[in-house]
Amino acid sequence: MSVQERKQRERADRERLIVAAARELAEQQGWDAVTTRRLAERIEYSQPVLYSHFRGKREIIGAVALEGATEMAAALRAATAAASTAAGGPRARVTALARAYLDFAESHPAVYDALFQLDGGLAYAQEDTPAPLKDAFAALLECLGEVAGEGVHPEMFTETFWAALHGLATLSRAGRQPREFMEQRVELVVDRLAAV
Amino acid sequence: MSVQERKQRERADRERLIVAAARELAEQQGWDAVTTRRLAERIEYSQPVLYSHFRGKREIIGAVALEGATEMAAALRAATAAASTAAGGPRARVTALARAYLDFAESHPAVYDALFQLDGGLAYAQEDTPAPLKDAFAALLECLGEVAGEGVHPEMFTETFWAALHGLATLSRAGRQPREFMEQRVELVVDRLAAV
DNA sequence: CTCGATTGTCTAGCGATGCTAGGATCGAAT
DNA sequence: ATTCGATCCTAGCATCGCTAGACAATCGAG
Repeated sequence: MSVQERKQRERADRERLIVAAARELAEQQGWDAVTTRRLAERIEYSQPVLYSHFRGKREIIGAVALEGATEMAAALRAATAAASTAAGGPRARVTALARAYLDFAESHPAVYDALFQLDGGLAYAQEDTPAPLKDAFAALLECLGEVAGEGVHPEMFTETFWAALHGLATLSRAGRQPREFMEQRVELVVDRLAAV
Repeated sequence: MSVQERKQRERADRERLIVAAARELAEQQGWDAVTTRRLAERIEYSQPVLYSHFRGKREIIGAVALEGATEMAAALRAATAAASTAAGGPRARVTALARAYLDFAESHPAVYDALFQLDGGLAYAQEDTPAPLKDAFAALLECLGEVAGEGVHPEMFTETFWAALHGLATLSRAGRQPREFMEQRVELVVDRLAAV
């Protein structure tokens, strides 16, 4: 049985290699540059190998998205935790969360696109939503739930706050809003939306 | 000179035809279905004709975006005006604006994509930004400027409010947020963000 | 009215895309 | 040693955005 196990392990390794290569290529040159041919070349296999792991390019995007969701959740939790121990109130935590979210979007644009801009074939906001996505939302909810305000549904509040952050992230990154007032916009969102 | 004028008129007509066909095709089957071949077939000309009017597909998207910006500005102004005459205060006007914005995004997804999701090669938030885009932002500003609150820069406030709407529009349309609480999210954004 | 020149349009084709069929090759099991 | 199944690659398909070059229609000068 050891032979089969080795093969499975090698297969899993190669799958991770594909996802890592796709992500790296996307971060370097954008998702448009992630073609199946280039990707195959980077992993030093032929094109059809990709299709023995994934249905197609869309599923590769989805895999990068799932990986990214886990990292984003960790980044958000780390930021809020740091703001908590730094003797900040809920207000400081929410600010830290917002900044961490926007920083992540800014510094990992390809991952952010895979998550929220492109179609990775993933289910969002449903029962069959993959765990990493649910967890990323949970990370938002953990911090934002406590500032939803009286009688305001925490999930709904989190969705709204998230939408505001998403709008800021995408519009500024696409050059549709000037970057210079970004910090003020973030503060405005936190000040007004959060009930503190 | 009449002959040249006629030719110019026909050329302008055909350009409008291209833009209209692109928009129609995009609304019907999404922008992915808008290929230069299909577009050429719809206008009953060959492919290269498109390139005598536009540099490429990107510019066609840009043209649809500009057309859409004018319509969006009109829709937003109509909504706020209606809310004004209906004896509503600033609060009612802002709510009407938000609903009109989201309605537009929902009912003209292809135009909304051309404006804010795809690359139409247009300059945003700059001096050389095309007038229709500036005007659409102005339509937002006219309504939102009066609820920015004390000491808050109206433009910056408008950008922030717009980002929130954009986030709601895109996330719900991509199925990343459930549609059922949409109305509550809009009210939350209006209630909290606007200083009334 | 005739005849180059210009303008306008089309056919055909280029390189690249995502994806797949079919053959070759390699290793495990008999 | 030989079969047989899994694994992988070469080659190719249809389609994409875009363009070169041929062809026809139109215009202005003689």
